[in-house]
Amino acid sequence: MEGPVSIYSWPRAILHVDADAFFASCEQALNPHLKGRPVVTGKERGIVAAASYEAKKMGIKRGMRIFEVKKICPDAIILPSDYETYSLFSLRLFEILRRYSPDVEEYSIDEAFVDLTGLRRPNNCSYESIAMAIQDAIRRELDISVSIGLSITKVIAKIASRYRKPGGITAIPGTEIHLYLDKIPVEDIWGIGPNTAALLRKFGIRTALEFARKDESFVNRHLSKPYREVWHELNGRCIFPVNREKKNTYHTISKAKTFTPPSNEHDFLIAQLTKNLENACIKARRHGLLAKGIIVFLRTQDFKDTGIEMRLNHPSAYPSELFEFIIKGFGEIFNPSSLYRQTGVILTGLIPAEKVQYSLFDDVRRVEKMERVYDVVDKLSKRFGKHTIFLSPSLLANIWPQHTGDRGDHSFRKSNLFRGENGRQRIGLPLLQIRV
DNA sequence: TCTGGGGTCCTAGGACCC
DNA sequence: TCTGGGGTCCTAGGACCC
Repeated sequence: MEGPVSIYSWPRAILHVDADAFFASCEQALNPHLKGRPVVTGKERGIVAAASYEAKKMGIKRGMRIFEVKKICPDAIILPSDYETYSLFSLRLFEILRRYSPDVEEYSIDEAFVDLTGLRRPNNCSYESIAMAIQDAIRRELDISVSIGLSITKVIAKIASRYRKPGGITAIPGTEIHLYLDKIPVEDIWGIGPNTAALLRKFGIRTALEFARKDESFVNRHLSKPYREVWHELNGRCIFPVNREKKNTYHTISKAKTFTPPSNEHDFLIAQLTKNLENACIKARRHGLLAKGIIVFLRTQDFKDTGIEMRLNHPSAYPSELFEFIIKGFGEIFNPSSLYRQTGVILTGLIPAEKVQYSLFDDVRRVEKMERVYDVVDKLSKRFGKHTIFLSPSLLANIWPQHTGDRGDHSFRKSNLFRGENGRQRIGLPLLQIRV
């Protein structure tokens, strides 16, 4: 690693490494003949999850419908997202970063922060050269292009990495921050969303620089803690540390599903919620977690959410125990005169199953039975597919797992009742029979 | 941004307790 | 019974992120 010696002072040197069109790039790396061609992932959901730069040039964006992609770009290659594979790329990417500094924050599947502070002397080169070496290693070893930002706080490093995308490196020393902030609209700042941007605009603040230049009394008067912190970061004061702890558990697990057309049919909505519950519980059990609470929510046609949180009698990740909360919660929040487009379930207060303490009043035998039942359910699902066994109230959602989307009719044919998507026999256990 | 799915953190306000 | 003042915990809801 050699390069020009930096003339700037770096109170902290923080990198933001951001992979370019990550999912699409992984596909192109695995499949060289996809290179140079418009590649899109997200086929399974019907929505673009990632678009290669070739596809972006044709006007394809994240969140766009797949059928629109076909219209504007008939030779686009449309692939389902393969998260397992992308996660492997991600792991390798983080490994490479850790060769340069132990302070690596795995921010998301395709982004990381790296704290390089103090590493230029031992390496006898500038921070910029370290960034170049990192970018080079990732390109060589993974065939993936990343954009890198280098600055003295995370918020500004984020701005820097976006500055020359794809494949760029941008260093913003403390003395030059204002030159960059001048060109950034407030809503493009990490941590400032549409609501806060609208508020700031009311005060005539349009750019990141105008925001940074506001005095502290204004900021304290009008903004809450998260935005005050962003303001400090924009002014070069490092508030957000690079957090090297790996995230290995969840505080909440949620499952939600949108369906069209919107519905106010009681049984249909209960079926959706029950399936949400089953999916959330499957994920919780896979991570060895039990929930202490549950939230049931509905989203109306005009995007209004209502929900209710309930505390469980004892920690659980078992749909047959939790089903009663679906019924109870639904009863509280359902308004038959509204049409709903989405249902969802959130498991809250998650704790590792082995840490659960049972009180004298808990029926430990019953808990153990439940564990055994779901142990078998999970094994069967592993062998025969998800939802091989399900609670009968979710039947309506299991007959047409994807009826959401194109079917206008919620009725179903009786002959299909006990058949899975591929004609396999399915068992719809009545709710009370799953209890052993 | 005419809107899919899965997360995190913060705040205001009420209940309850000295 | 009315009166202070202050702390903690919980809940509902908002806002933001990828």
